[in-house]
Amino acid sequence: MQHVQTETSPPLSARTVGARDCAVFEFGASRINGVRSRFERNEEIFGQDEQAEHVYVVHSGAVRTVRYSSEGRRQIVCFHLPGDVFGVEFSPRHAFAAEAVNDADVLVLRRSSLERAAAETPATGAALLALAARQMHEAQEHAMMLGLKGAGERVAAFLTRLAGRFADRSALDLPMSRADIADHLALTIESVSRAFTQMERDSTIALPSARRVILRDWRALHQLQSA
Amino acid sequence: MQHVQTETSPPLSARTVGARDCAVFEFGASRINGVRSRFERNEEIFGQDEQAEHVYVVHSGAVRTVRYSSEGRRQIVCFHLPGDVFGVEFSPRHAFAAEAVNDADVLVLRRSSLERAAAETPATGAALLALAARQMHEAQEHAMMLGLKGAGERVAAFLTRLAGRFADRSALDLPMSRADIADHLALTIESVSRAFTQMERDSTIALPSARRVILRDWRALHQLQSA
DNA sequence: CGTAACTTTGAGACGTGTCAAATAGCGTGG
DNA sequence: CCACGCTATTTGACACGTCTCAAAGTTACG
Repeated sequence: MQHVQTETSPPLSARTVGARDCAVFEFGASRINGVRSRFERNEEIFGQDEQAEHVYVVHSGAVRTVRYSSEGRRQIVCFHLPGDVFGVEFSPRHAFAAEAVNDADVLVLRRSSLERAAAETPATGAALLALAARQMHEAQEHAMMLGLKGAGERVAAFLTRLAGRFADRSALDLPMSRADIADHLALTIESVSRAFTQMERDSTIALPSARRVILRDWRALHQLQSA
Repeated sequence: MQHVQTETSPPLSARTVGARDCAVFEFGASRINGVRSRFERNEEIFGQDEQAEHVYVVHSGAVRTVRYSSEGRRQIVCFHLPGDVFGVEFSPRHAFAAEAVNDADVLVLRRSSLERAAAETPATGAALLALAARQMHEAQEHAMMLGLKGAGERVAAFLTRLAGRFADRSALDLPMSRADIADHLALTIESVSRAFTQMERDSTIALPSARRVILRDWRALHQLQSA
């Protein structure tokens, strides 16, 4: 339902900003103008408690939204892949920070543009509401997972959800490090690594390299999740 | 900002439904008509995946919103105290169930009434948005707590938040059982009990009875939370 | 006053975190 | 193109915390 579409450079209008391209985001029934911006690995896209003046769409790469506890430990709220909208807030400020996991192209929209489109076009308003509903649901699923599941089950659930995002369900390339996964699942790097190793031993997955995962036994993966 | 106000029975209009009273809920800048309904301890107010046709306000007592995992374990998403709105959804169906913790009086509003008021009155729409933002924020705080904190810290944080809801910050009467607290904090009953006992040993709190908590050392309580 | 539900306490098992070290992968510069 | 060094990942041994199971104690209510 969401689709990012980079405009082919019109030869007559010289863009004034070197590294930035204009682009259009199709959301609901509206087309919203934005600016394409590149962020390098680990670069901050917006900070926690910053004024939420923009809304973002991942064009390529991956983005993480992250919160830091008072003691400095971090929790990764969510990973965002191409096509995902992030940074949408109900309040005037961002509740968390966003950082590029890898080098990433991000479409930056004015928040007011999106809100105006949502107010003017019912279908767009509905899409925005649906987006909020999904976010809410995911936040609660996440809390439930952290409370109810063990290390192995969390990792299995994580892989399953991630694989569901891609066309090829038999293999996936993880954009993020073990540390990122650990902070998302509220585990240590070691526990995540051990979970991967265990699944490889059980022939549930194969690991040609650390970041590449072959999903060999989909059934076992699903069984693990709900353990 | 929210206030429940039971209408004094107008002598001329006979209410047709015996056990139910009409009442008005002041929300944002609107006054919304609803029906006051009583639920007894552990009674279901609405079920998971049920059509979300109503919105609810706690008048007296306490309510829990709850989800069940595929294996039957339950997680209490949130406790709702007098004045709290619950059951507000973005999607057509309820993402969780709601049950009365104790005997509780609940004000039941038509969802459409609230949505109409929000659409017509900007201040009310803003209030609804603020409500959604708070819910979102709390869901994420909760996930963060489950991921980052130990048993003692979770219980301390729980007590602190609960105490903050009442006028008297030096003592509180827990409306819910240890089992409810455990399922909210993703712990076992025993772990919750041990955390209480430990805090009593440290003179952080006193427990005249299982449900009554005297907060003796507010500073220690805050320190515990962030451990 | 008795019974059922709730709470507390104890002992031991299990799982994850911690610390330390070995290994693999990757980009950089010679 | 290879060697180097840095970072990421894996593995192991052990400590610590929470869960499990069992039983005693308490409270509320008929």
